Amino acid sequence: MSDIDRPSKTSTSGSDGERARTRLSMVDVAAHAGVSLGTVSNVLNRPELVAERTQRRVRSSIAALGFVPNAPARQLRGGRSRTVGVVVREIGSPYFSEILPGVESKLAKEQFLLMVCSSDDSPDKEAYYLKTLEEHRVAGILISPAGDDIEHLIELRQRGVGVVLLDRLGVGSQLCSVAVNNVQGGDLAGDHLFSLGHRRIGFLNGPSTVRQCADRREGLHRAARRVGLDPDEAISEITLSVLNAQGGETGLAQLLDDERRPSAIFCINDMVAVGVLRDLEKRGIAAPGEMSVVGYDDVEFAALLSPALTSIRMPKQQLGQAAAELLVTDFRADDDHWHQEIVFQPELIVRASTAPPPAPG
Amino acid sequence: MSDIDRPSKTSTSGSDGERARTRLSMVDVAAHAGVSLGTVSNVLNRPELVAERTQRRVRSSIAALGFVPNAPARQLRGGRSRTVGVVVREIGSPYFSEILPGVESKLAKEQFLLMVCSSDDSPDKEAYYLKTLEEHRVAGILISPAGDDIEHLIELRQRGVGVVLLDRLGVGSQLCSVAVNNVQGGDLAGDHLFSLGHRRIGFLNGPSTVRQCADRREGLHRAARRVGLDPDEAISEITLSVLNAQGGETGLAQLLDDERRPSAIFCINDMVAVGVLRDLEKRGIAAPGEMSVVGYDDVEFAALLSPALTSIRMPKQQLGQAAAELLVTDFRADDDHWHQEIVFQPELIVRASTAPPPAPG
DNA sequence: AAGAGGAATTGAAACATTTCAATGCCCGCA
DNA sequence: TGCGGGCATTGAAATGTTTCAATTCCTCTT
Repeated sequence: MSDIDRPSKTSTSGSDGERARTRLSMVDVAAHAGVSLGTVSNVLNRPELVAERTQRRVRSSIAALGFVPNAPARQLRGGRSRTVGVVVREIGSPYFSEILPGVESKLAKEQFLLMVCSSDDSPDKEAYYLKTLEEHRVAGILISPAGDDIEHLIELRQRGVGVVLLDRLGVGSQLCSVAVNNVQGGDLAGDHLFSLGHRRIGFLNGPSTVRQCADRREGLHRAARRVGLDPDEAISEITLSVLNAQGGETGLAQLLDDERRPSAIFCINDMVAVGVLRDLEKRGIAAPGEMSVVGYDDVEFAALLSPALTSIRMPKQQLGQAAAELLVTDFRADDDHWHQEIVFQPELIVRASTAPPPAPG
Repeated sequence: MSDIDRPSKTSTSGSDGERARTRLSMVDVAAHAGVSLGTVSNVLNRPELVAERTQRRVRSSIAALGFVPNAPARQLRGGRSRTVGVVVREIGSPYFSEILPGVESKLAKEQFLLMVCSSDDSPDKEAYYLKTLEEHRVAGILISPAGDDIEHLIELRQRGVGVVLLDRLGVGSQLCSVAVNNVQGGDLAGDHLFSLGHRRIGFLNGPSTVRQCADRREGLHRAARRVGLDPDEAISEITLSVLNAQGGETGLAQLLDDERRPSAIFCINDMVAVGVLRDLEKRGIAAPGEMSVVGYDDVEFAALLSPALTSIRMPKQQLGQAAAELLVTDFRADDDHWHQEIVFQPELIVRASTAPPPAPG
């Protein structure tokens, strides 16, 4: 037994300020097992090259010493990395929290670790995270971009980082992407409301620098024009800076102050709709009697609101999974790789929060 | 059905299989700028040691070449790491998605990258993730443990990894922890229902190997005993394997089949309660008229369910933030560091889903 | 004119791995 | 007895940083 007395301070009974100074390395394992460094590495990475007997010896040394491999060193020499970055726009939103499980389950199977970043819709924070992820040499990045410009993502990919866009089409098929047709989503919502007879619609939108927001507006306008309305007349749009319940309440206040109050509101996501519903109730305005409300995303609890929320459903689980799969193929791809654009179609889910407008009077 | 415009496989015109083979290193930058390797490092890490003029030269070389530092190499040599692991029990649950923002915002400020892992309540998966995180030499780990045994976490900390328990007390103050008093939470729920006059309560609990579940049960039993009831008589507990809406529906079915149907149901979390409410409505059972329902966590939409859900509120934002702060001090701690246990008290939020039981008859 | 003091820069070691050419060893076969 | 051929193992180079002692080059003092 060639035991090694490392310079590791053994902990004193009481206080525990002690930390192992220098971790064990494969050299220590090799010494303990009486083999060379290379053999230890082989046991770990290409066991088929090592004799049974030797393997057992090495493995038991690893266990005895409590050796833990050093992933950064491994990555430095080996080049490859088992981490991927996921950059979402708002980590706390139910939308992303319904997408993440699909991503996680797929990538966990492939033995990848997820670095989750929240850009909070700030291009600066996004840029910072992208830089940091690149420094960490992640194998790939799954991103729902904050700004409209994705040039920097294309460059990123050219530098060897796998990139898959979430919720956004890769222009000119330069990048893989998984998205839901947002124009169609806006159209569905608008079509539903106009068919019910509404002629003036409030639209609580996010900043139109965010592509999803711009697309949904386009769909909404398209629906308006189809029934012969002038979008600029029929739709009063309010740009929210925060896309949550709080934002919904703020937006509603503005719409109600409008000289020509709308009879229906289309909200950019379900959380905003939650704020609107909550505030309508507080103000004693009946929904959908006096005011119809449509949400977006159809998050899990939309069906359980009071009134149950009409919303645009996104196939979130599939979205996450498809994105993760694409990412894996993206950086597996050595040579023959086509950029894929997977587009899911959204679906209108009609519930109790929408009805025809009150009789004109 | 949401259709998928499947593999719209647009091929790339020019082969872009090209990837940078070998990344640039600081050596290249040094050569380009006509200085030594050490100087480049100094520019990056201790600029105060480098003359203005030289700094400018080096920085412009970095920009010109598009050099991106290699974090793994940096970590290998420097020892320190700017990553922390967050191991939650279910990444998709609204509970965690309301806690994560607090964690993220605090740690982003400290320039840490988050590796988010979902144990899915499986001790095996948890163990796998912990091993991987340790290999990656994360500075610390924030964890809501899946199993009851936390011995392995104490060992982890002794090996130099910062550990903070989320939602769980660190036994004998061996570990820092941030938690909510779950016994108290169970007590509050039980007390509320018994005070309303209920005498038989269904309890849709998670596996009692999960500490939170065991604690809440204890609180519930305590409340029962306080009003002179035998817990085993008054409470029919059902153990759910999945703690979401689906689980709630399954559990409800079992409770209704019971020969002695309860008049109220206490759910281990709000998602389970959502399932119960949804299914009660489907079955035409009035809530709270025929069946009262209490949730747990008071997630953001609980107030907007129909009926609005009575629930136990956890200070989630603070929980996340406090945990992140503790984690930072934990691995900053060189010597003088006391293990802290921060315990928040839950709060009963009474809404429309609870009422006295129907008149006996 | 010589030397001290200080700022800026350099060179080399160290970090923990992987990889691969080279070596050693044993066995069977001629 | 000698030799070719596998299999198992080894040794050393390479990966991209940080750190720190050593060196160079100034300027200021005496």
